[in-house]
Amino acid sequence: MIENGYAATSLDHVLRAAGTSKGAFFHHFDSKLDLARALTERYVTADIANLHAALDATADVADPAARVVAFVRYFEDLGDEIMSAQSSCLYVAVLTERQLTDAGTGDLINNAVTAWRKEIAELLAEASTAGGLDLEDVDALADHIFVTFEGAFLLCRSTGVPAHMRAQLGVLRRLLASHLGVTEG
Amino acid sequence: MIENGYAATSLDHVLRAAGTSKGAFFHHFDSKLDLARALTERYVTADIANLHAALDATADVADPAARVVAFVRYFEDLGDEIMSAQSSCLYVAVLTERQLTDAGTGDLINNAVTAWRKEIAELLAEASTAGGLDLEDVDALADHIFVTFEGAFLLCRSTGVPAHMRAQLGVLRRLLASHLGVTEG
DNA sequence: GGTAACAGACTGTCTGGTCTGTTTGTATCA
DNA sequence: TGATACAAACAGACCAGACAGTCTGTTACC
Repeated sequence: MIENGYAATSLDHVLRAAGTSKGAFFHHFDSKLDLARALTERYVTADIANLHAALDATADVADPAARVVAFVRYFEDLGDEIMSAQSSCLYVAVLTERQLTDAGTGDLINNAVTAWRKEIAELLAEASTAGGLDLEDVDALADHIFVTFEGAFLLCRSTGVPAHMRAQLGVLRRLLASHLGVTEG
Repeated sequence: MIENGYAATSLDHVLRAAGTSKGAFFHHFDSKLDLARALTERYVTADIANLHAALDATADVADPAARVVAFVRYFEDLGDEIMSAQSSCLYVAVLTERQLTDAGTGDLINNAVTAWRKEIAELLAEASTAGGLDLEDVDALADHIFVTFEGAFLLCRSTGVPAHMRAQLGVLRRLLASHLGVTEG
């Protein structure tokens, strides 16, 4: 589904690839839409786990501004690995089709968006008060990390060059470092 | 197609909405894929026209770094208008389905990506030498504008809040202003 | 013996695409 | 000017295949 989108992915094809049957599938799922919901749910869970893994990995960075930069660098270092594991993001496929977004999967993705925003905005708000910065809209700034991820997925898909993911996360890191006044060692 | 994706948009539905017939359609197009190509081509042309419109509108800004910031502000001011005209981007829909990307539409989109990159990277390179900045990778930095657009489209779609487009372009502008050392009046 | 898990033939509907026939615009004649 | 010829533009019935979902029967397990 990440490769071809939801509508263009037929159940017959999925079942053949999975080596199972219609009977087995409809025993566990109500419909194809139900599968999309389940896949999205699993994907969102993994996504939020990644968020927390990155937060944990940067927990030792005391300064909140520096931690945000380190947070982005964490994913930058994972960029190539991410792109070799998946050619795009399930969110792109799901958000493309209104029928899916309207059928509940949109809300699931929004959970992920909100989780990222909340955690990062918290750090940014801390950095803002501690560092005397005027960040205007910490929520929007926090959202820009999600935005960069999704945009980079599309750039990679368009150009066929997976390295763009790492490059874009690098750009984001440098932009944030300038904006937050962080000098990296 | 922007709303529902390519595969989920049936010809019958398109023709009903257009008030025309199968005969008329297949007189002008070889196939449904041919329509996607034509739509993408038209969309890319409009996109590149927007790029040049923004360049023209900021032609009076002499300093290249300040011009890049003004360039982003131009689109920021258009943000709400963009989102009221379209709920997402055709690029998202096309890049989601591998069959489309492989059938030539991917190359068309790449033309747009390359056009944006070329024009903005040129300004950034100028800003880099004139301002004594080390921008590391001007191509990647230039790409980040495209990335922000596409990512913001997905964020808007996920949250259902069109205002995110303007907000994200605002974030991008402030990030770039910090990074390029531009102080806005 | 009973139920959850599975297999796969089957069905009604929808899909992209074809085909035959009709309309419409237009160039060419008297 | 008006009749004729002809091709481009269009309409919609039609078709074969693909699709999601159903149903009947079988296996595996407790």
